[in-house]
Amino acid sequence: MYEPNTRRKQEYKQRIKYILDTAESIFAEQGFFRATMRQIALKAEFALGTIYSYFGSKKQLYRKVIETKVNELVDFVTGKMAESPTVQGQVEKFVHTKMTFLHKNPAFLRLYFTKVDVPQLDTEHTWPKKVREKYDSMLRCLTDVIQRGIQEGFFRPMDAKVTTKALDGLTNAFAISWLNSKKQMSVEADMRTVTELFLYGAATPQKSIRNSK
Amino acid sequence: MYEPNTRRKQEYKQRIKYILDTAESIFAEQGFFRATMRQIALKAEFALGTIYSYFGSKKQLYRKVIETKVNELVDFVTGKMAESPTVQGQVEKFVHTKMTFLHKNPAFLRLYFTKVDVPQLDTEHTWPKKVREKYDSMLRCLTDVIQRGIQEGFFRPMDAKVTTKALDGLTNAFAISWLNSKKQMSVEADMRTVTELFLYGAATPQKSIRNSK
DNA sequence: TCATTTTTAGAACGGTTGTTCTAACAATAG
DNA sequence: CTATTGTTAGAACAACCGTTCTAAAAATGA
Repeated sequence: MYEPNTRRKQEYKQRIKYILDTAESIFAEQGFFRATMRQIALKAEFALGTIYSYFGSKKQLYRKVIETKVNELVDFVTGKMAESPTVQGQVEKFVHTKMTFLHKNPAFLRLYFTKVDVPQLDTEHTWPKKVREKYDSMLRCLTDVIQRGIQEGFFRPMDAKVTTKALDGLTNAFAISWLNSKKQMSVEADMRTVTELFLYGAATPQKSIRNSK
Repeated sequence: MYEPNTRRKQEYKQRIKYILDTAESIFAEQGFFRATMRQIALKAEFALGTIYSYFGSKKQLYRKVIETKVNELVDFVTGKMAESPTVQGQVEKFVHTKMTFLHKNPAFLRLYFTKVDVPQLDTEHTWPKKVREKYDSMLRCLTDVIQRGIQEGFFRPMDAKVTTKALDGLTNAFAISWLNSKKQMSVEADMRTVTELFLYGAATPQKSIRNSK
């Protein structure tokens, strides 16, 4: 028989990862349809057939790329959020870790925003259900925090899910803008802006002193 | 010679519009790459060659679709904004008209969010420069309003451009969510949420009474 | 009616690409 | 070493699609 030993298993994992990373960069550069399997094979230095033997099809390879990265993102964000005890701390962690991750993974950042969540299309224009659910689990985590904040009186009595949507969208807006800017943007400044704007809004407080920080 | 009379000109315009509308719906359903010129010709009830004689190529047709709709959106939004004299009124107009437009044009809504603004790729994944500029003109209009609001003391002293980005992103976030929701969402409620959140934030005002409305 | 222009249906062209296949080669286990 | 399995380079296949072309029909202006 052919019992793969440890090294062999490791090598296999490494190869998978290498192919996934390569595919990610090419999909990010060119988009799903422009990217070709030949390109990916070439850049990853594997034969075309090998890629197919590993991933079956272009679509599956693509899904795997997305799935892997979203899992990474979500685990990173939720993990960090759990570290903070306070509501405000957790919200800040969400903003901070999500934006940091997207900033550190520019290829993924592109993939992330090339996709739209339109379940009607189960094609390459939407996220696989598994991925969607993983992402939702992160949002639910945020919703719980916000809900707690409302109960504690830290947040105004709003719909927690809607508020989640707003904060998620706010972070997205800034991340998207990184795609355009040639010059190096200050990520830290953006994170602070998002947090502040989300908590206190744009309008000047009337006859009041805000608890800033 | 062959001097097209008025009716002929009108018919020509109507045809152009009909093809553009048809193309919009198909591009929205399938995305640029999946959509085929044959499909569009079939649905628009024109011969394939006729479409080509009108628009030259698939890419040009696509660009025209986007361009037309973005122009409509921007003119609609900026037009309505100009109607209001106050800063707060103009901000509300922006939120209201932009979201209303996107809600009333679900096909465009999809196209709008399938595209990402990545100037590095001058392919189908980005907006044509002309479109980008048009959209930017709308954002600049909003930036001016916010700048005025800052000077008047209505807004806190923030970077007006950054604040614009935030508000634009906030409206996008809610519009995107309409793509997913099977059930009819309350657009009015979403518009109010966006406005409130943008102006006053999510945190509870401390020792203060907010001027609500 | 006649000459001109538009439109049409569909064939045809040319290129691309996902996927499979083949035959040779390399690595591995026993 | 030998049988087995994994890998490779590249050919081959098959389908698709953007685009052009053709010949006929329809519409138009005079």
